[in-house]
Amino acid sequence: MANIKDVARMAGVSIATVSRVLNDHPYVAKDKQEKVMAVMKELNYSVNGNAVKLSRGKTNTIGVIVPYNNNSCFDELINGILRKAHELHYQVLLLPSYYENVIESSYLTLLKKKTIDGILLTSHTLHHEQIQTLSEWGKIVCCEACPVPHIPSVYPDRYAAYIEVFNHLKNKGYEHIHFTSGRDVQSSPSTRLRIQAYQEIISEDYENQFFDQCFDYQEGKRAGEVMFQKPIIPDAIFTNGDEVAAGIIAAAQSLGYSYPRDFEIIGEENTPLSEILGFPSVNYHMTSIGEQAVSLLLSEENARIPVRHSLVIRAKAGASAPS
Amino acid sequence: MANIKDVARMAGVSIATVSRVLNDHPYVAKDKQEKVMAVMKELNYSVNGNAVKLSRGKTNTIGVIVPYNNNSCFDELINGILRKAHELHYQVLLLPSYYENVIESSYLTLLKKKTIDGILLTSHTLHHEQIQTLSEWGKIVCCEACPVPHIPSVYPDRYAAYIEVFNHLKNKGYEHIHFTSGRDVQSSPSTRLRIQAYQEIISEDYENQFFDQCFDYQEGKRAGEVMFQKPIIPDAIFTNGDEVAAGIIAAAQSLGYSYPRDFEIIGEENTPLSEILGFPSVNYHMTSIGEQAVSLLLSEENARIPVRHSLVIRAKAGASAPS
DNA sequence: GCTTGACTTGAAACGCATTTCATTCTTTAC
DNA sequence: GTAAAGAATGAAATGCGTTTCAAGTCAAGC
Repeated sequence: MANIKDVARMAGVSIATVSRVLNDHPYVAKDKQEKVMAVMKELNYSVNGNAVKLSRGKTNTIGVIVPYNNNSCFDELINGILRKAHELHYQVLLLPSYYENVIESSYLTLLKKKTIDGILLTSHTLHHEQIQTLSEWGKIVCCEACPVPHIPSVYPDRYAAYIEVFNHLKNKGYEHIHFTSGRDVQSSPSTRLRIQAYQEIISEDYENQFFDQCFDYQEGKRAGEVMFQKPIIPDAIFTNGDEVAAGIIAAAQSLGYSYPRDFEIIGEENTPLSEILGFPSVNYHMTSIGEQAVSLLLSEENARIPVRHSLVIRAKAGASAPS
Repeated sequence: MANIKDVARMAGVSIATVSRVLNDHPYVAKDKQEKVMAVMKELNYSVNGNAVKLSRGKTNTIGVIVPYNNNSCFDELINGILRKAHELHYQVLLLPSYYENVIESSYLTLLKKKTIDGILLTSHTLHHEQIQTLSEWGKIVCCEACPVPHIPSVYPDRYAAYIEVFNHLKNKGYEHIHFTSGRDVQSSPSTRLRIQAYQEIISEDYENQFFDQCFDYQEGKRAGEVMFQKPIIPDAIFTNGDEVAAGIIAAAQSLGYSYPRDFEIIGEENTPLSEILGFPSVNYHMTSIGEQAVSLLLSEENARIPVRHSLVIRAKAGASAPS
């Protein structure tokens, strides 16, 4: 295929001039510019993007490390990232980690290899020191709260959300408030925050009101079956995710209880599911977080930006299926 | 930063030898290999990925063009793509088109620029001739049925699914079968197939049983409100998506009908929503399609592979919310 | 003892565009 | 009219590996 040399030769100019035409440099005589463009068309020429990247030392590509791509929360985040990146003329490499340490760190070396200009890190398992070390090779922005000071981040202010939810439930007069989480207290900072907020607002003693390992509908259902067979059943539940909430509602129904007659429930992520089943949900504005994270990644700044949630309360009406 | 030249000099060998060490070439003396590796570690050396790509003329990256990233169907597809790509040591560039022609074709030129090795095309608006033209520059695989013969594809056999669904409903004795779609008959091949299947199995006359422009819950609700206020209400509905089905169920409930007491409904994509509300759904196995599409893209073959769906019937039990 | 094949190694060509520096030619300004 | 500023252009250096080709070493086979 034709390269810049061929174009230069055929147009009777130097490769520097062709390069100027390619990059809209102002100092090119009009006739030469036209000649060069004509030759490029004739030869069906196209720049070699890899040569450009090598030469410029810049790829206009950012990497996004996600554990999986099947979670509505990441969906929104990635949508925001894609939009902003597109706006700023960057492309997005999607890097699934499957929560594997080896894979995650291999992605961070892409910075060293100069294959990407920066990395957006979402949920991860890498230790912060490792991230810190690897961040010498390029900018890394976290999309979660990050305990290490030097790493810039844009993150949902989860603690504030938890506090608000528990306050909301308390003020509404609920007395038996339960809550759920996904990963256990050891491995998940957000689980720790949940417990902390519960203790702050509701009660020091949380263990009997708490269920971890809830990741989807089925696990929500199992948790619900336990909750609604206790001597004292919950009158309000704060779940980590709308699917889990749906599972709990289903379990409650199969045990003769009904939402919202017998209890309140609040989900997370504000997916269509909470709209459909008509329960409140916390919206963390992940799209906005994605957009801001890209902006931060491509800027010179080093900020840590908490993003405010909103609690979406809805008129209770929706689809239903029989128990 | 150190480059291959520096390493070669410090190790007292030629750059060819360093390159051999980098690529595990067998013909390198053990002592030199060790020396080179030691120097690489000392200099904290890393290959420049862009130089490698330029030199090899290969990027080990594929592009995936999607309209958006907020659809469970694309989620699954992309998950399959990511998994297979990772397995084959390829990376995935996520290219959102927003259904814009200009953006789509700009992505196809990435092949010409040699920035990616191949493209996976999902739902798109480009004309097939354009795709054909641009496919001269690299392999393109469609993840949808593609009417142009020369473009390889891996796609859900939608027509077969539609036929099965309508047959299923007919055999169950339903007499007033309605169906919905998203994009209108002009712009969507799958809408045309839906109608064709309806006409084949149920009745030539479809217009009063058909609703297009149904994309999400709210639009499903609106369609449902129309359906369930007709003189003859449907006793079975085949929707294009679980969210739409949920909207119809909600509308029916608000009009005094109840699922499954008064009607059957079948969704598409087999999302958690259909599981939760307990209605059947068509599973197109998008994850598998994604995996196969990557395999095909990276192979020498040029096949067109229809993938068989499955109709997921479930015990009707799930969550519900009040009307 | 000589041929043959396997192993090692380096020089140099190749992939391709960007960018700096020097140079030449025009203008503009005073 | 001449100096200074601006415009236009090319040579050459730069970014960095991969790969081919030629040449040399060494051991095994006959």
